[in-house]
Amino acid sequence: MASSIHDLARHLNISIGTVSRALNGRADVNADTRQRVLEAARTLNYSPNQSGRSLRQGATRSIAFMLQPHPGDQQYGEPFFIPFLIGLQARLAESGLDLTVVMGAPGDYQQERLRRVVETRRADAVLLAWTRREDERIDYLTQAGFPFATLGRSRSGAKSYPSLDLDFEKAGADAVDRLVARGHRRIAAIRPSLDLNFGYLFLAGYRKALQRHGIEVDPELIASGFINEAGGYEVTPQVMRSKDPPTAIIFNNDAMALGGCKALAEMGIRPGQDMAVTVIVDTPLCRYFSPALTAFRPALEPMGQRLAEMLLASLPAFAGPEGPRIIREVWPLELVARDSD
Amino acid sequence: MASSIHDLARHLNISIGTVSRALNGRADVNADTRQRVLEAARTLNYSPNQSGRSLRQGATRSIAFMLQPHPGDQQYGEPFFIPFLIGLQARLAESGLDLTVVMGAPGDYQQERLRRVVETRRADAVLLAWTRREDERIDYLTQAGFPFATLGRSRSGAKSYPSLDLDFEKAGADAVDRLVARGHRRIAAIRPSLDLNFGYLFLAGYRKALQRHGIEVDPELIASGFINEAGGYEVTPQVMRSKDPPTAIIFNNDAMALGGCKALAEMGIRPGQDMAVTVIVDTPLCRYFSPALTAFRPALEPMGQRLAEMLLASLPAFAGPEGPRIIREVWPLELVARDSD
DNA sequence: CGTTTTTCCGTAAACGTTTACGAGAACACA
DNA sequence: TGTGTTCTCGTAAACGTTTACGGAAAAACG
Repeated sequence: MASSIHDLARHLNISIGTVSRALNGRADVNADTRQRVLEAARTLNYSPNQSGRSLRQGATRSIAFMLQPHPGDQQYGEPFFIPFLIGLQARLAESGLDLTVVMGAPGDYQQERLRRVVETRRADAVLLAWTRREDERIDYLTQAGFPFATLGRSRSGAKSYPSLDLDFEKAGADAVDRLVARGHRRIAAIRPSLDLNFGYLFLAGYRKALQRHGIEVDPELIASGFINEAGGYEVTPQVMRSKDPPTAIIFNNDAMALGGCKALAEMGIRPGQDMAVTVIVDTPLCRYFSPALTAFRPALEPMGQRLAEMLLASLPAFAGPEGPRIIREVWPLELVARDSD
Repeated sequence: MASSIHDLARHLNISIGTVSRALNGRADVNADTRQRVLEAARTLNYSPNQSGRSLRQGATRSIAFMLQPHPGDQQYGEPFFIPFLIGLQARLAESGLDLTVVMGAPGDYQQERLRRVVETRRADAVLLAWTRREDERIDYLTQAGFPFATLGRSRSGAKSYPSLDLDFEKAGADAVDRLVARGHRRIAAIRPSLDLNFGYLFLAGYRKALQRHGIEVDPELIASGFINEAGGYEVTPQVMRSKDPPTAIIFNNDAMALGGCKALAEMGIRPGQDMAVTVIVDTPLCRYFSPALTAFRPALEPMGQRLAEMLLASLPAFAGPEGPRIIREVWPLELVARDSD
């Protein structure tokens, strides 16, 4: 079943070297023999064994995306995962690279899994998501000299790697602007408690915008919890207990927003009527919730394509004529106004 | 950076053979030297190159899950994907296997991608989902003699492979039973137009239950469309144009249900009040839609674990003492009663 | 002490590729 | 015809492992 390059060579009565050269489009092979080789490869259903090839070339021609489910978030299924991966895969396929998604168990910081991928050389580069403020994965990879790129920024790693992030700071500020324009002055912010970088960015934007509007930043209106529905449910009542409760809440995450709305409902507070609710990252859940949640939407599939491109540009083997380049980009989030504010 | 087994051997002044044996827990190596090898491996940060190992052993120690996004479904992100993969990965990790998810472009039937994985031997086995009635992927894999298992049944492949499926037939029947018990006699069924196997099973259960209740199966109440929101939106009006319109609709898919509800709303028909709506496979979207949709829920994470187990049991290298076994299971769906019926 | 067994380890081949090197043949040029 | 160049291909090494085989040393046994 497994036909090797030797079978092919024997069948054609030529050497394996010539076969390999013919298959790989090298110049020093007669046009005629090349034709015969290609044909025989097709009829014998030959395609090169990837292990052999990787071993010889020191490259696997595949890049790994580290997927990290959050604990308790299993119901949601990492909402923007698929469209992003579709874009990623499309661009990588253009360059003949495979995308393999490596799963970790929920909750661990995937250091272990990352080490395995890197040390056993299962991929030529890795892609990280859910970047943290200080990210040990980034430290590890830079220190190990292993190529990588990130979806999201971080303070780690001295910006020596490509990264594509969303402008959470601007989104946070935009959300505030919009609410202020609609007459709100008591605006709460709820974000994840982990040191996920987008949480910081969001909060920074929120703070700046409030100050710009001359509104004092009230610590009682800022809370953080687990990045899932339970977290939002648990933490939303905190900001409501303020002496001067908010009239609007900005959630940094769809799952937290849904939990928060549940908590509000139990307090007899109707999102969209008694309370303005805004979500920073839009997902289908926001759209179908009732009331439909106003949210800021990322362009996931193009982002996947672009990040793949940026990663490739940083790899010597794939970089263009001007050599490897480190590109870092920040993309906007687009407001989708719905019924909740 | 890349320390090989040769480095290790040189450092310890022993042969690479011994190092390898020590690392792999073979019996014929002195306990003392083994200790030294393990220690050196740790300090030199050695771990075996996977390509070399795969090449020699003819096995990659990884299994591939073929993820196939549906066109137009990108918004939803394959709802039950993540929890299922979490279970899968957990069980595979127990046996030292890696899980790699290989993406295809939306819409193609992933034959091409599957061939690549199989022919270049990137994985030791593959897992298929979204099985079709007649599934060319299954035909290909059985014919190629490549190990695989499926999430979902099919008529292809002569049942010579492990499969785990949900009991869509029973769910379809249960849905009808429930609606009939609540007084409905005109019950519509909307399913995907592709020959996805679960669509057939669902419809079979639906038919049987109606007949059991002495209700005639009306072709006007059965429709099929694209398996996404647009499909549900487009096709739902069809069943409503019946001379004797339905008072209840069972949707075979969450996305189609959402589209259907949109269509109903535009006709001034309120799900849960003017029309009973039931969904066969529950997702978070069903839960958060308004009204919350009554749906049948699968136990995704355990299913992932179990399918991994079944696949392993079928692989000679991992089967237990009684040798490789082909296991096929059908799991129940659990009714989650909500507000839409 | 001689023989047999056991323990431990080194040697070398093999997995399937790619590629540097060199060589024979054909060709061009004088 | 002799020399240099160009085409085309075969040879063999290398990538990093694992493992069958055999042998030396140690241990066990009579």
